[in-house]
Amino acid sequence: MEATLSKSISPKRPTGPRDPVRTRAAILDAATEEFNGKGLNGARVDTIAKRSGVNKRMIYHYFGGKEGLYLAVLEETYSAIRQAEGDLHLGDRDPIEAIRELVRFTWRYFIQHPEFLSLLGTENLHRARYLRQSARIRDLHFPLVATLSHQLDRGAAIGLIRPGIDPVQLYITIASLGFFYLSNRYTLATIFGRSMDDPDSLDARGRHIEAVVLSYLKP
Amino acid sequence: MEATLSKSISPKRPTGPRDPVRTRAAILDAATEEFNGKGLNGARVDTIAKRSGVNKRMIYHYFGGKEGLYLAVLEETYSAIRQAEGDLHLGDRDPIEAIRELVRFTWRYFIQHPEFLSLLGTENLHRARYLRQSARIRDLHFPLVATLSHQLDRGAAIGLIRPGIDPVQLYITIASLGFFYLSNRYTLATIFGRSMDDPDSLDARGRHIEAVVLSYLKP
Amino acid sequence: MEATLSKSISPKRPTGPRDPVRTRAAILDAATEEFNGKGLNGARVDTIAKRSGVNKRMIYHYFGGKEGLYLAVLEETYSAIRQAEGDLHLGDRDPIEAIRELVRFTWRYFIQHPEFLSLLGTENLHRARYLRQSARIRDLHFPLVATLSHQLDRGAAIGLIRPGIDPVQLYITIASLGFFYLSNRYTLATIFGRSMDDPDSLDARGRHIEAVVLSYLKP
Amino acid sequence: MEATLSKSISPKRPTGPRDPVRTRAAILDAATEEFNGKGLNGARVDTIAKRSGVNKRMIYHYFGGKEGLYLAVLEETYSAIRQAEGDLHLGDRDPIEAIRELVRFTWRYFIQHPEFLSLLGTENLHRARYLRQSARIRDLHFPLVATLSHQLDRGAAIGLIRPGIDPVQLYITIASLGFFYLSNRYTLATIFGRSMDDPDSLDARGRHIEAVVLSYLKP
DNA sequence: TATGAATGAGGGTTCATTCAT
DNA sequence: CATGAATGAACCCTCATTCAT
Repeated sequence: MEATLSKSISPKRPTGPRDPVRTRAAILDAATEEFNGKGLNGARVDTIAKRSGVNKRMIYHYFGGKEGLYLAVLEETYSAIRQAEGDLHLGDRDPIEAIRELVRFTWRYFIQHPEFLSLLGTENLHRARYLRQSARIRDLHFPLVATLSHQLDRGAAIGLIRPGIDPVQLYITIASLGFFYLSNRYTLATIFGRSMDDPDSLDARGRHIEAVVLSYLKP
Repeated sequence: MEATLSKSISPKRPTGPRDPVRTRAAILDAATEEFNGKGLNGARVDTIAKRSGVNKRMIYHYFGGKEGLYLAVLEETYSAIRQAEGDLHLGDRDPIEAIRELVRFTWRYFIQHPEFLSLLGTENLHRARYLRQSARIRDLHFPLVATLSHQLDRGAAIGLIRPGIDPVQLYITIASLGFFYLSNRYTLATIFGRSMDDPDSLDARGRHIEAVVLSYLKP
Repeated sequence: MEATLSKSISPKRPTGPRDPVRTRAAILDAATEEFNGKGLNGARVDTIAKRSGVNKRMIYHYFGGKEGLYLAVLEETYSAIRQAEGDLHLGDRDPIEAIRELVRFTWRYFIQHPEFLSLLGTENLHRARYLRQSARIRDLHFPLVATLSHQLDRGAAIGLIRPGIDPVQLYITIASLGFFYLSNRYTLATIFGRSMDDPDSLDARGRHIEAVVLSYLKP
Repeated sequence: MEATLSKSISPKRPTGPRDPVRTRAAILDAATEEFNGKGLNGARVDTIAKRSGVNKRMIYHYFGGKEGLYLAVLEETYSAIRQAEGDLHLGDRDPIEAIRELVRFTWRYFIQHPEFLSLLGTENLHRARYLRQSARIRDLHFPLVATLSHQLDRGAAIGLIRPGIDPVQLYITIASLGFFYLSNRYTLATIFGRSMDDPDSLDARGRHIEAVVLSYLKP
C-alpha cells in the first residue's frame, strides 16, 4: 500500500496547484515512511515536506504541526489494519477456523506492514500520549472484540474450545507472538546470533504461533 | 537496583571528590532512567548530567559520548536480566518446573524492570545498530539457550514435553507474551478501553501466559 | 570593496525582510572579515551572524555550515583578484610593459586586500583541503597563464626578454615578492626591529620588487 | 631533528620519573609537530600531552599554558634556522659566493623544515602577538644582517654587485621566493593544476630562485 | 614531580515553527 | 492555496585549565 502510494506520487514533482486531497495524502504518506523507523523525535518535518513534494507550510495548514501529523498517521495506521481485519468476515466462519484465520492474518499483516509495528512502538514509548487524544480509536476496536467474543462463546458451547477465555486476553496473545518477534527481530538476531528475517525463519515462526494458539484453545 | 542507587546517590549533591567508580555508576544510573521513556533521541545529555550530579564533560570522559553511554546502558541492562536468570539455576530442576519458573520469572522481571522493555523498544527502532557493536552480548545468551535446550530434551525423553520444540522459538514466545502486553499496555488500554496496569489485570495476564505456555508444552 | 559593503550595511540593523540576495551578501561580507585575521578555527559563527545582522540559522541555510561558508569566501576572494587582473587587459600591451603592470597591480592589490593574503595563508595551513573542492577555481586561472605565456613568447621573439621563462614560475615569483613581505610583515618587523608598514617602506619594497623582476627578464 | 627526537622518545612509554630535561624536550617536540599543520587554535593540548607521553599537567608546569608553549616552540624554531645559518660562515667567503650559498641554504632549509613555514604562517595570522613577547628574538638576527651588509658592501666596492642594495630587503627577497612557493604550494597546485611537490618541480624552483637573485645582484 | 578526574564556558549545528510575499 | 526565508531555543560536544591525590 505504501509502495503503491510512493509510486503514484512522484517525490520530486510538486503536487500541482490546488489539489488539497492529493496534497494531504502525499503528506500523510511521506510522514508514515518518516515516522516509521525514525520515531517521533527522530523524524524531520523538513524531510517529510521534501519527500512529499509539498511545501513545509502545508503540513501546518493541514495537520497543525508535527504532533498533529503524527496522530493522523497513527489513526490512519490503526484504521488500515482494522479495515483489513473486517474484510475477513470472521463472524461467518466456524469458531476454530475463524481464530486460525485471525492468527494467520495478523502474522501476515505484521510482516507486510512494518510501519504498524514501528509506530506502535513509538507511541508506547510515549505512553500513548497522542493516541489517547483520538476520538475514533475506541470505536474502531469494538467489532474485533465482539466477533472474537462471539466465536469463543460458540466454540465453548459445542465443546471445541476451552471455556472462559477472555477475548481481549486472547487477542493480545495472538498479537504478542508475532509482534514481539518482528519488532524485536534486530536485537533477537543479535543476542541469539541467528537470522530472524529470512523466509524460512518467518515461516517457522508462523507455524509456531499457530501451534501455540491452537494448543491453548483446546478444552 | 536502579531504585536503590537512585536512593543512595542524591541528585543534587556532587558525587564527591575523585571517586571514578561512583561517578561512572552515577552517570550510568541516571542515563538508564533518562533513556527509559525518552528514547535515544529524546534523552538529553544535560538532564543525565544534572540528575547524576556530575559535570557534563565527564560523560564524554567515561563513555565517549551520548551513543557510547547508551550502549553501556544497553549492555548493563541485558547483563542484569541474564544475571538474575542465572540465579534461578534452572538446570537443577525438573523440566516442566524449570520452564514454569522461567515463565514466572520473566513476567515478574518485565513488570519490575520497565527500563528493560523500553530500552529494547528503542534499540529495535534503531534496528540494533548499537547493540550490534557489543562484543559481550552474544556470550551472555549462551547459557540461557543451553539450559532451555537441555530441559526440553530431557522433558521430551520422558514423555512430558512435546518433542521437537526449538528452544529459541520457545524463549521468544515466553518473552513475547509478557513483553508485548507490558510494552504496549498504553495503546492497548486506549484501544480496548480497559486498564492493563492494575494488580488484578497483571495477575490475570500472568496466569494466562503460564496457561498458554504449558498448553503448548504438552505432548 | 569590502569596506564599501561594510559601510552600506549596518551591522546592527537586520537585513530587512525577505531579501535573499542581500542576506547572502551580508553573510559573505561579514565572514570575509571574520576569517581574515582569525583563520578557520578561530573564526566564530556567532560573530559572523551578529556582524552581518542575520540569524545564525541562515548561515546553514545558505552555505550549509561554517566550512561551506569558508569555501564560498575563498572562491569569492580568488574571483575578485582575477577579475581585477583581467580588467588590466595585459594582452593588449607591449610585453615588458604588460609584465611591469602586472607587478605593480599585484603589489597594489595585495596591499589593499589583506584578506586575500590572510585567507590564502589559512587555506594553505589546511593544505588546500577546501579550495580543492571548488569546481570553478581552475578555470579562473587559465587566462592569467595564457596571457603571461603569450607576452613572454612575444618578448623573447623580439629579443627583449630572456627566452625560456616559465610563465607559472614567473607569476609565482611576482606574487612571492609582495605576498611574503606583506603576510609576514609582523614577524619580519619583530625580528629585524624595523617597521614594514609605513608608506615609505611599502614604496621602497614596491620599487625593489619591480627591479628584481625586471632584472630577471633581461636577456 | 624532529624525526630524531621522535625516534629517541617513544610516544607510548612515559618519560620516566624525574627527568625534567627530557620531559621538557618531549613536550616541545610533540608541540612543534602539533602546532605545525594545525595552527595555534587547531592544536590540542591533550594531543600534545598524549604524543609526548607526558602528563597534561606538566605542560602547565613547564610552559605556563598553551600559549607559553607555543611561544617556546616559536623561539626554538627561529633559533634552529639561525644556528644552521651561522654554521655556513658566510662572512668567510667571496661576496657572490656567500649570497649564492645563502640562497641555496635557505631553499634547502625551507624544504626540510615545513614546521618553520607553518609556524611563521600561524604567527603572522596572529600579527606576531606572541613573538613580540620574546626577548631573545631580536638578538638572534643581528649576525645575519651584519654579514649580509658586509658582503654587499664588499661586492659593491669591487664592482661585482650593484651598489645600494638594502641587506634586509635582499634577505626578504631571498626568503620570499622560496617561502611563498612552499607555504602556498597547496593552493598553487590547485589553481594552476600542476604539482609543486615532486623533486623535479622543487629543483626547477631552486634554479629559478638562484637565477632571479643573481640577476638582481648584477651591477 | 606526577596523575587523571573534574570543571565551566562556549562552539557549531539542528529543528519546529512563523512570517512576508 | 502555496512558497521558502527567517527565527530563537536548545542540543551535543569540545577545550584549556585546575584540583585532589
